[in-house]
This record gives sequence, structure tokens and C-alpha cells, in this order.
Amino acid sequence: MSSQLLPTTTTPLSTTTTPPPLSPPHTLSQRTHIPTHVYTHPSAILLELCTSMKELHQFIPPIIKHGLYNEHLFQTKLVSLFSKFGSLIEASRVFEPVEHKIDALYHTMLKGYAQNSSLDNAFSFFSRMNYDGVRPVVYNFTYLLKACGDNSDLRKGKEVHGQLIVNGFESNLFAMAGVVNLYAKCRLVNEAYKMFDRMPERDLVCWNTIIAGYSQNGLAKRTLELVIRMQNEGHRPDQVTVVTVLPACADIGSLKIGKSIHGYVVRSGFESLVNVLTALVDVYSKCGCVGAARMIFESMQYRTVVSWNSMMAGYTQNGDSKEALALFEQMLNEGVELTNVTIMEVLHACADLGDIAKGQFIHQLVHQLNLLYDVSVMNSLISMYCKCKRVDIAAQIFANLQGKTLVSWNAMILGYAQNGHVTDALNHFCKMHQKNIKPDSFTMVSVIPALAELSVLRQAKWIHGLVIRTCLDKNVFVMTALVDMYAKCGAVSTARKLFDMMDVRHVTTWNAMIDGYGTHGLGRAAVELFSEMRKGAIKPNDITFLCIISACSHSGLVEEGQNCFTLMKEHYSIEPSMDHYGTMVDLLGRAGKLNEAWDFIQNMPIEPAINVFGAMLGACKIHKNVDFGEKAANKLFELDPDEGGYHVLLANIYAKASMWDKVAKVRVDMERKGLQKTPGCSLVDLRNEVHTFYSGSTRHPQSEKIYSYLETLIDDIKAVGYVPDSNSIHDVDEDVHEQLLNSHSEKLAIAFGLLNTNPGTTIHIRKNLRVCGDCHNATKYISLVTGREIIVRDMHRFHHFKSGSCSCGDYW
DNA sequence: CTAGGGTTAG
Repeated sequence: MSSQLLPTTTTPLSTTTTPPPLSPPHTLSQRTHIPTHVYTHPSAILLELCTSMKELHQFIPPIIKHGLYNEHLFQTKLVSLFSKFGSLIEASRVFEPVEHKIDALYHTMLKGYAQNSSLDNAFSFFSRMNYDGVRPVVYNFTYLLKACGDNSDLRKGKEVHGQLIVNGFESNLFAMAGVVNLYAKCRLVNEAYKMFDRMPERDLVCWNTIIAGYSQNGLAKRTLELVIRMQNEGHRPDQVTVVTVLPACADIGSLKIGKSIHGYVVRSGFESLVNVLTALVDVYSKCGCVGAARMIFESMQYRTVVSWNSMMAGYTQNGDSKEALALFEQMLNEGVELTNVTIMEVLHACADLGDIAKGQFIHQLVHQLNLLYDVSVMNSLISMYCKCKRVDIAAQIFANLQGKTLVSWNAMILGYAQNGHVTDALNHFCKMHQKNIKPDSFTMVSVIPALAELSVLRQAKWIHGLVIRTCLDKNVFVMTALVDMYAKCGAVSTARKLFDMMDVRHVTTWNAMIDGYGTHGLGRAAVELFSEMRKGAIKPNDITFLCIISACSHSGLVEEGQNCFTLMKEHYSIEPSMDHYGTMVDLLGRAGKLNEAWDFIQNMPIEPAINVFGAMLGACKIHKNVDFGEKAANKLFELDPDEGGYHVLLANIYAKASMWDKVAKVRVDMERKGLQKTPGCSLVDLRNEVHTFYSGSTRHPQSEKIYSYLETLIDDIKAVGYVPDSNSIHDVDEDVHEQLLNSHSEKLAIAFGLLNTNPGTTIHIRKNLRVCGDCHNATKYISLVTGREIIVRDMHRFHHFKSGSCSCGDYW
């Protein structure tokens, strides 16, 4: 087949594709180095044009035929080409048999090892060179340094650094630029700077190297400072500088700097360079201007896969994952060669949209593209499955994953935590701990909310200790999570202490603290903190208003709550969301202003949703209002026919009004629809163990003891005035074996807690539903007769029972 | 052989 004039293979001899404008014509400068006597030989020209392994193999027979195979320059060229195409085996097959190896042959072979093999191979070849008496030249060191940098191998890198000093290259510009780069790539940017600083002369490339070091290590401000210094010292930033600085600018999200660099790009005539434009797409996206990013993207004459990836990332980062997927489709249609980053981006978009079907399609693509061993891609798959609520599949991938990284563990922990598998999240965290993998801020921010959910103060303190030991106690995200956790564990004053200690606070930090006060019924404190916040630099957001209005609601501060609602709309121009409306109805309704609440609903500018009527129904239960209760309930049955809870609420309202026929009707209705009430359950933490109690259950080992103690306890509180609430219907769907009031889960949990702790100890209870009226009343008396403080966290808020009264002021 | 710097990501 070699007699063909034109090969039928897909890799033609001539390169007909137009190279992208950025790629400089390297080949030209390479040719100038070829000695003329070789260059004039036809085989040499062919070798120069060789673009693939296949072509190379075709050219070898004529070279051998012409007896050129034994010429040093041909041997060297062959070694170079075999290395370039990735076959070190063939390169060394040429190299080894050569009897009198010239230095250049060694140098070329070393370059091959450094660029296409393991570091170990490169180093052992370098030792052999020494052994064979070949004097090293500067670029031996630069190649080795580059390889060490790429592998972040500081130990070997330092060795090379030492050797180049021994060989007298320590003031060589190229060698030292390589050293600077090495330290920067090994994340020792300060060390890199020291080397840079010591250099007697520094050219543009050296500046670019150190600037890249800062940029790639996330030190955006330093990066920008250095660019200014470099200009002051008379260096004009080139396209490499621009492409290096733009990510730093993206990191700090500075549109202003981004735009000024864009201006520089235009003035300098860089505006047709793919890399520069791609970096601009990234900057504009990260500064929230996807539109501008897209315009640049559209204007690009050539795009690399990185351009596409950046544009996709731009959309996902700006919350438009649909558009990201559309771009991906376009990539497939246009036959763009996908990379691992493409896949990661697309998975991110699928995760955002909860589109598991698309996600699974991408999973197949991962197989086809042979990316199963790319840990980053696999991490993205784990995250995607978790976001699509398939933690089981994610766990499977995690279990089979080779070379798990911290990110893999984090993705899994977050996945468990966000899907309500709190215990799994914690177990996973402990496993990671046992394997001596050091957690980072992401790990903590995933685990801490899981502990907040568990609401066990002992574990809260444990993780707090761990945060300190891992030096993460200056991280805003972690600290904010801790503030929230302490509040959710009932330790609101500890939360405040941490809050006060923080140097930097985000809006979420303030929100967590305000919400903490709110759920503890400390509305006044919430209002005070909110006004303090308004004096500072951090602007309240929509969530802040949700927290503050709800705090007012829990404390009966109707007027304050209404003022906040007005303030939000008028002063902060925040459009109220459905949640805000719901909270407002709660505020009015809880306070007994049922007519106002109903009017408020009627005047809403948007169609009220479930949460709004839910708040109304809850208020009707508190204030025993059948009329509004029925109205709200009917709306709810329309909007959410499958939720049993609303039926129960309505039944309770009827029961309070002794409308037993209606109660029965609701019960029949529920049975017909097959609806069930969530079983009540309370948790107590005792000596490293969490004890769970279900209403009426006798499964606990201490069950007998608990029930008999509860009996005497009930007698004791009756003696001081407790009257059981015979009207309080707790479970409508219960059959004839109606449980007694005093077998409610919270009473069991309290009795257990009292029995197993020393006098004076505060008891923490966590309940999945709201506390029922009778239990609330009984707990007040229990706190009185036992002299204990009892803190109950229910679905919505905290109740601190002490000396016969509750922090909620019977208002919940 | 003829050296050193650059864009996307969980």
C-alpha cells in the first residue's frame, strides 16, 4: 500500500487544517536548526513533516535503505520523534544499540523521558547519563524541573535545584525560571518568590512565571499587585500575562478590573487570540455577566474545547443550567472533542436540574470516553447522583472508586447530609477520620449541619473541638455552620459567643444568628441583632427577612414583623417570595388576627401556595377557629391532596370544637385516600447514645421502668394543678387501641431523661412533629416539680421549660 | 537536542 500517491488514512501527510491564530509557527524556528546537509536530504524533509507515528513508521524503511540510519543526526531525530509520539520503547530501541552515542542523543532521550514517562524513569536515565560521563547542559535541568513541577514532586525538584547549582547554572535565566515555576507548582509560592527576588535579571517570562504562581495558588490580590510592579519596572504584559491574570480577576469577581483588562486586550491587538478570549469568557461569567461572556464566545472565530467548557461553566455558575445543557448538545452536534472538564460541567448542570436521565446518559459517556479512572469525573458523578437523590448509586460509585480524594469523601458526606441520611453522613465522616484523611472546610460545612439536625449538644462540642484542632476556626463558612448548629442544639448563647468572636461575617452568619434567636422565642434579641446588622456593611437579603419576620411571629411581635415586611419591599427593594407571604400569614394568624391574615391572603399579588394556607390552618388550630380552618384546609386538600398532616390539623380543630361527626368524616376521608399521619417520635441523647421513643411504644429496654415512673410523675403534677387535656386528639388514624395521652413520645423521652440523669441536669429532647398541647402543659408542670430545665426542639422551634413555664409563653 | 511562563473543574 506504500505505493499510494495519497494515503487513504485519516492522517494525511499535508496538514490542511488552518491552525488557530494563537499557535505560533514553531516549525519554522525548528527547521532553522537543521544542518543543511541533512536538510537537503529528502528523508530529512519527510521526517520534519512527520505528524504521526504511522507516518514515522512509513519513513523508516527508506531511511534504512539509504544507509542514513547510522548517522547521529538521524538517530537523534528518530529518538525525538518516537518520544514525541509517546513511544519511549521505540525511542530506546533506537537509542540503546548506538555504539558511539553523542551527547545530543542523550539529551534528546532525557527530554523524552522527562516529557513522556514517569519521573522515576527520567531520573534514573539522568543518573545513567552522569555514569556514562555525559556533561549535563542547562536544558537537561529545565526539562527535569518542568517534570517535577507538573508532578508537584517537591523532593525531586529540590534535588534538581541542588544539582543545577553544583553545575553552575544558578544564575541562568532559564534554569531559575524553571526553579521559580517548580516551587510555585508545589504550592510554595513564597519560596518561589524568594527565588524570583534573588534573580539578578528578570525578563517577561520570569514575571509571568511568578505571576502565574500567585494566580494559580488563589492569591488574586498579590497577582494583580505584581502585574502593576512588572509594568512599573518597564515590562509590557503580553498575552500570556493576560491569560494568567484573568483567572485571578475572575476569582475575586471584579468586573471593573476584568473590563480594564479587556480594554488592554483590544488595545494590544490580542482580541483574536483564542486563549485570551476564552479567559475573558470565564471572567465575565464569574462576574455575573453571562450575556457579555456569550457575546465574546459568539464572536470567536476559533474555539477550543476550553472555550466551550468555560461557557458552559458560565451558565451553571449563573444558575442557567438549561442553557449549559443546550451548549453541550451543540458541542456534540459540532463534533467538539470532549474532555473530562466538559463531562464534569455537564454533570454539574444535570445535578442542578435534578435531571437524572441526562445524568445517566453522561454516565454512559464516561464509560465510552474511558474516564472511569478520572477521579475528578467520578467525584462529579457522585455529586450528580446525590443531587438527584440517588445516594445509593453514589455510594456504590464511591465504594468502587480507586484513588479516592478528599473531594470524593466530601461529595459523599454532603450527599448523605442533604438527603436526610444524617447518621450515614456522620459514620462516613468518622470513617474518613479513621483513615487519617484530614478534613477541610468543605467537609466541615457538610458535617456540621448534619449534627445540627441531630441536635446533640455533646456532638456539637466535639465537632467544635475538631474545627479548632484542624485550624478551621477562622473560616467564615465553617464558623457560620457552627453558629447555626449551636442554635439548633439549644445553646443559643454559645452561638452568640461564637458569633461575637468572628472577625468576618457573611450575610448567612447574621441570618443564622437571627434565626437562632427566632426559633428560641427570643424575638426581641432577634430584632435587636437585626438593627445592629442594618448599621453595618452587610446588607440583609431575602433570607434575613424570612428569619426576622418569623422571629417576630414566634414572639408575637406583630407590628415589628409588619414593619420588616414593609422595609424589605420599600427600602431594600426585595420582592417578597411565597415564603415571605407564608411567614406573614403566620405572624398575623399566630397572634389571633385571623381576619387580617385571611385578608392578607386575598390581597396577595401572586397565587398563594401550600405554605400560605398551611400557616393559616396552623393559626386556626391555635385559635380554635373552625370557619377559617375549613376554608384553609379545603384549599390545602386541593393543592396537596396527599399530605395527611393537614387532615390531622383540621380534625384537631373539629375536636376542640367537639364536632365529632366532622372529626369522623375527616378520618374516613383519610382512610379512603390512604393517608397516614407521620408517627410522633422523640430523641434523647444520653451518654454517647441517642435513644429514640415512638408514641405508645414499649420497645425500649427500660420501657417498664419508664412507664411506671411516668405514672407517679403524672400523679405528682396533677397534685400541683395539671389537668389532662381530654380533648386533645393526637392521632386521628389510631384504631380502638387508642393510646393514652401519657404515652406520647415526648413524655416517654422526658421520663427516660429524668430517670437516667443526675438531679439538676438539663434535659434536651428533639421531636419530629410539633409538641402537642397536653405534652406542652405537662412538661411545664414536670419542670416545676422536678426542678429540671427541659429543652424541647420541635419541628419549628425551641421550648425551654423551666420552673413551670415555657420560653414560648404558650405561644407556638 | 536548542531550554523557562498561560485559559476551563469537584
